[in-house]
This record gives sequence, structure tokens and C-alpha cells, in this order.
Amino acid sequence: MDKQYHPVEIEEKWVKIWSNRKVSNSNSKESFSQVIPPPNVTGTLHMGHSFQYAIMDFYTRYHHMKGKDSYWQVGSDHAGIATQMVVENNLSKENISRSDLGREKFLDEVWKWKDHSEKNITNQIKRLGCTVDWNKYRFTLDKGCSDAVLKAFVELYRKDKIYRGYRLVNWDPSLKTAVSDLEVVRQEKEGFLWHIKYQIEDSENHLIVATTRPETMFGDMAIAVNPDDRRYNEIIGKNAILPFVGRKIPIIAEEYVDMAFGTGCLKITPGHDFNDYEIGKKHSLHEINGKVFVSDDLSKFEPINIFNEDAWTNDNVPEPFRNLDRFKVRKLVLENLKELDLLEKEEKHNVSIPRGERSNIVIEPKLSHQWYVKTAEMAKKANEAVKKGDIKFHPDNWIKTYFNWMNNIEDWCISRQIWWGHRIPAWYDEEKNVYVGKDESEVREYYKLDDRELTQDEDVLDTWFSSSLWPFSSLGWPEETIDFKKHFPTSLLVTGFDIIFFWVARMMMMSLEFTNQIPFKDVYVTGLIRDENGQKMSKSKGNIIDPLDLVYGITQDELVQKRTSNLMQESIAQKIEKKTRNQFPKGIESYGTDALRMSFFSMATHTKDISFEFGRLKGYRNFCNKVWNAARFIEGYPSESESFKAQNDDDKWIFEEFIKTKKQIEKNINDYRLDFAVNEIYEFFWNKFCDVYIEKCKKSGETKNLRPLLKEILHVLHPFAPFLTEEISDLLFKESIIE
RNA sequence: GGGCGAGUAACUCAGUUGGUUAGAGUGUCUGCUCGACACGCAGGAAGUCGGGAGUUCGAAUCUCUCCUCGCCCA
Repeated sequence: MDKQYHPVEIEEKWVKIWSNRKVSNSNSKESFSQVIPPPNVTGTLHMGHSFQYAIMDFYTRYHHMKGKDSYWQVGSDHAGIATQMVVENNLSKENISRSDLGREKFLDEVWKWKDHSEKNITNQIKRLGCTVDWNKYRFTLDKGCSDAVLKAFVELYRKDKIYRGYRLVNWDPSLKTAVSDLEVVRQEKEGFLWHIKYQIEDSENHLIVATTRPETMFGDMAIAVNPDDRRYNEIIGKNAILPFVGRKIPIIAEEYVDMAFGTGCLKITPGHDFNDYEIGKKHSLHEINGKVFVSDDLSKFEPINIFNEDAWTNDNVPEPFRNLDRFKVRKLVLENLKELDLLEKEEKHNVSIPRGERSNIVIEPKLSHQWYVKTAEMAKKANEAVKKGDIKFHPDNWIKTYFNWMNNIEDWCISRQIWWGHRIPAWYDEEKNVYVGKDESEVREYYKLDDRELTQDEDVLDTWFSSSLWPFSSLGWPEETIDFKKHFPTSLLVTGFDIIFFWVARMMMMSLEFTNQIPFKDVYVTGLIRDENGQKMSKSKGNIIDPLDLVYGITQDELVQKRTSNLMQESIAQKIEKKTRNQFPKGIESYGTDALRMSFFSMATHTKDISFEFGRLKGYRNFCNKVWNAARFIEGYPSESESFKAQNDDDKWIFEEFIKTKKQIEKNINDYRLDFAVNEIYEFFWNKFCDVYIEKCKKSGETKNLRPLLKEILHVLHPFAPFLTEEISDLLFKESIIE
């Protein structure tokens, strides 16, 4: 054995072997199973992935060694919006837009990208030594998953749990698609509250309306005041006149209005604000010949829409405000108001701006036809499973977060106006009647249609729709496959707290709906890996660390190059370079996968922010080196006995310690506390086995038990550091720990 | 506004459910080319456990309160 431990060589050797093998105890009746949270085929894997995969691989190996049929389903996610954006960006560098190509050709390009990205991702997973069966690899857009999606959609529709609705949605004007509530991120920002004069009809008096969005005034349909507000009691029921437009809009009483906010007068723009929409609906606001009326008849409610799909003003807006970007309109409106002396004042005010999670553009509420999943009933079922304890969260306080959302859940908007994804299985005839079925011929049969012309819905499904079926669709559902029968419901789900709502909750709802079973029993909720200062890792912060660079090491120049290439803003490149050179004067050393894994385990504590710190990594590399050298020392002694037989007090002591350690580790593993577990093995191996026992053996010369004990330790250590232990086992005992 | 979480050594974090002198890794200091390992060995320094009050024989841990920071939902 080499004097020093060289992880990279060892690991590459085993990676080759492991990526072609299949590990299973298929004879065992006991199953331990998990599905990978399928990584997006957008690019490459980051620290968060490696972290979670290390944990998943740990449990896969551990349960396999316990004799269970341990199965880890591997695969990847098509990630609709995210992937489409990446491909669109790449094409735009060649000045090609997706509409230039058309749907079919564009999708060809996405599939090419998918293949490229998938190759990277699978190689990375292999390099981490993950114990998966590559023959069973699944992709959310493959035939099986697509069939599952079709079945799920059609069934839900026919059970009246999916419907098509015309209402306000979160609209992303750059991607030109609806997105769900969850895909909108809010950002506090300093803004303004503008006070605008609206003249009261047949009067010289004005009302002052306070708004943060003056550009939407062209869609105003009422002014609401609080019924208890004495200032405005007398004008309720009268009309105000909308500047520039001349539309007569009613002044209505509405308890929702906060008397203390602004002037106490709220402009109601049902087509462009979620709260206003509700109020508009309540009063059934509708316009006839330039005048807005209220009604008790809900069917009369008709919001005025002033933007097109790019969020530019449409024909409902008068000149000179027509056909302009919304931010230009705001500027122009304010200028014109000032000129007409209708701008009373401008005050500073904090506003919360909704932005698209992916595009980062300001989201515009927009009226449109979209598909929705009714969630109330499904959520109730899922909640019961959690309350009964059938599904457990670890750490369990995530239950609170889960219920916080589930108790206020809204219907889920599942249609997206993009191309990459599962096309919605709905067809329309010329009269706009809707028919849902798994394909056109099934639709004709089911609805007993004549030969009328049908066209399929252009939209695709939200990525999370297929992801929500993943725990069973990836195992073969709706087919009754062997894997599905044996490994579903799965035992464990390892995932980040950031997707509890997006994914975990929805899997629970869908699984109970379609299989009548929970999708998993335990949910191991991990924190998010941040940099050593607790900052989120991101390209623009220039603090990203590629897990493979920790395994192999990287020179300073290469690291700088990596961090400063393909930046959105070229201007920050210098800053990032300086910071990077400062922090890594010698680049990053090679640490190896085992050390990285062990660091991850030690960081898998119950906090949600995990600062990735190099000291930790170095400590575990030192540990791996220690293990290596202890083995090297023991290699020098002949193999005298097969098993450990205590002959003196030292033997008795170390064995007792070893049993205690094993027990403690076992408990920690079952409690999902790998941080404790990794600590136990570290402490035992270094402080007890090496510092005390080996030293005593040297002095006493009683070295017979060293080999057998090392062999047992290697088995305990294996799920923590699979490469190192497998290599030593091979060198010293000519035996494989996992066949 | 509602909910959740964090504050412990220079740094990054544990503290397994109230129990002796509060732990780890990294860093730091002193001494070691001693036959496995300098990615090491033997020693050492380093903490008012955010502030205050309370419960208790006993509090980093429980209760209250205040301060600072972070996240999620409206």
C-alpha cells in the first residue's frame, strides 16, 4: 500500500466497476426503497445534489448490507420552463428564436440538449459511486412516464378534479406563460405611492385615490371605500370619472378597504390585481357604453383587460398610451397626470414586487383560460396521512411548515404556454367544446363524436404534474410491474425543504388519489448547502463550488475561469476574480469522494442553512488518510486468525467499545442523524482503535486480533466511505464488502 | 400581519430531550524526521452558551421578556 492515501485513483477504479453492476437482494422479502428526486436536465449537478445523493446512497448501501432488497430508483426530470429557457438562451446566441424554428424543430433542439445534459448528470452520479441500477433509469418524458401522466390527467378530469377556468393567473410576460403561485417570488423594494385625483361625476369635487400601479388605471372599474369611513359616506353610489378614458366608474362600499391606508380610496382594477378581481367579482362589475355597472348577477362580471401577452397596452387603452410597455406607460401616465394637475402627491412606499422564479421578470396578473387541479379534497387526504403518522418528517418540525401551506392551499394551475413538456390531452372542436382523452381516437370513441375536426390544446403541463407521479410512475405505474409491487410505497424520501410544497405535498396528494397509498413513509428533509459565509451559492455571487472540484481539486486559474465565464453581467467578473483568488490562493486541493461524503454527513444536522466549510472537508480527508494508514500498518502483520477472540483486557475493552459504537451508530441511522453517526465512527476509529488499541498491540505484541477487528470496522464504515473501505477490503482480505 | 428558525471557542458547527470540570473539526501555540500515518504524534491556549428575569438541588437545554439576524406564507 502507498504511504499516502490517493483517493482519486482508487475511486475511479471502483466507479468503473460500480456503474456496471447491479446490487440487489432480490430474494429478500423485505424492501427498502427510495426514488431519486429527479435532477433537472438543465445543466450539471451542484453541491445540493451531491449532498442528498450521498445520504440516499448511504441508506441504500446500509439496508442492502442488512440483507434487505434495497432499491434506489434513478432518473431525471425534463424541467419544462427551466430547460426550455436554457435552450432558448443558447439559440439566441446564434440569433435564432424558438418561433423561427417552430414547435417541432425547436423540440428537436431541446431533446439534443437533454441528451447532452443527461450525459453530464449521469456521469456525475456515477462518479459519486451511487448504488443504482442504470438499466432502470427513467426520464419524466419517456414513454412510461408520459402514459402515467395521460392516465392521471384523463382520470382526474373525468372525476371532475381537473377543470378549465377563465380567471386571473400569474403571467410571465417574457416566457409568455402562466405560472403557479409557487413559481412567483416576492421581493420587497422601495417604491412610491401615487395619489391621483378622480373627478366625481356632476360635481366640482375630486376623490384622491392612492395606488402603487398607476399604469393599470385604464382598467379601473370602480373606486372602493370602507362603509364605516365617514369621509366618504355621502358619495357611495355616485360615479367617478376615469382620467384620460372618461369611463364612469361607481364608488362602492367595501369592508376590505383599509381606511388608514393611503387616502382610504382604493381603485378597483379586476383585470390586473388579485384582490381587485375578488372585489370586482363580488359586485359583478361590467361596462356598458363607457359606464361601469354593479349587479347581483355573477355572470355579468367582466373585467377589462388592458395588456396583451407581452404586457404591452392593448386597444382598450386610449392614445397616446396604447401599444407601449407597461413601465413606459407608467412614466407617461405620471407625466400626463402632472400636466393636468391630477397628481396630488408622490410618497415613498415599500412595495412587494412579484417576479418569475425562472425569468426574474415582473409577473403581471392576467386573465386567461387555464387548467386547474382541485386540491381541497386531495389535500385533506394527504393531511390525514400526516396526522395519523403514516408519513413522518425528519426533523419533525417540518410538519408545521407543511400544514401551514396545506391548510391554505389554492387550486393548482397546471397549464403552461410553453412547448417542452407533456402536451395537455384535450381537444377542441370548432365550437370550442372540450374533449379530454388519452389520444384523439380515444376521445372520438369516448364522446361518440362524428368526424368533426378536432385540434389539440397547444399547452403543456406544469413540470410538477409529472413529478408528482414520480414515486409510482418511475416504478412502472400504471403497469403492475414487479418493482411497483415490491417497492411501493417507498421507504424514504430525501429532499430539500425548499420543495416541500412544490413536490412532497403534491406527491402525497397524487399518490393517495391514484394508488390509495402513501408514496413514502419517511421524509428526510435536508438543509440547503450555502458557502462558508452562509450565502446562497449562485453564479452571480461567484461563490459556486462544483462538487467534482472538491473530489479532483482545481487550480486557481481554472476556478476563476469557471466562475467568471458565461456571466449575465460581465461587469462583476473582476470582483468575482479578486474574491476567488483571495479565498483560494492555491486553488482547491483534491479531497476525494469519501471525504466529501463524510463531510456531507457531518453537515446533515437539523438546521436549514448549511455552511460548507473547507475545514470540515480537510478533517475528513485526514480521517480517510488515517484509515488508510491504519490498514497499511495492519497489512504488515500476517493473517493469523479469522475472527476476533478477546485474549486480554485490551481486547475486551476495544471490543466492548466497538459494540457500543455500532449500537449507537445504528440508532443514529434509524433516527436520521447521520451527523451523529459519522461522529461516532470517527471518534471510535481514531481515538480508540488507533490511539489506544493499536498502540497497546504494538507494545504487547498481541496483534492477532487486528485484522479481524479491522475487517468488522470496515463493514460499519462502508456506507460512510465506500471507496476507501472497498479498496482496503480488497487489498487486505481479497473480499468485496458489497458484491 | 401569521408561521418557522438561528445567535455556543478565532472560523464552521454539535450539544441525542434538565445532571459532574460545555464538545468536535479547522485554525493557533510548544515540542517532536519515535518504524502506519507531518493529511501525523505528544502537549497547550482559547467560551459570561445574544441580554435580562424566572422555575429547579441543578439550566446552553424549560418558562417569560427584550435585542439581532434569516427564511416561509399573506
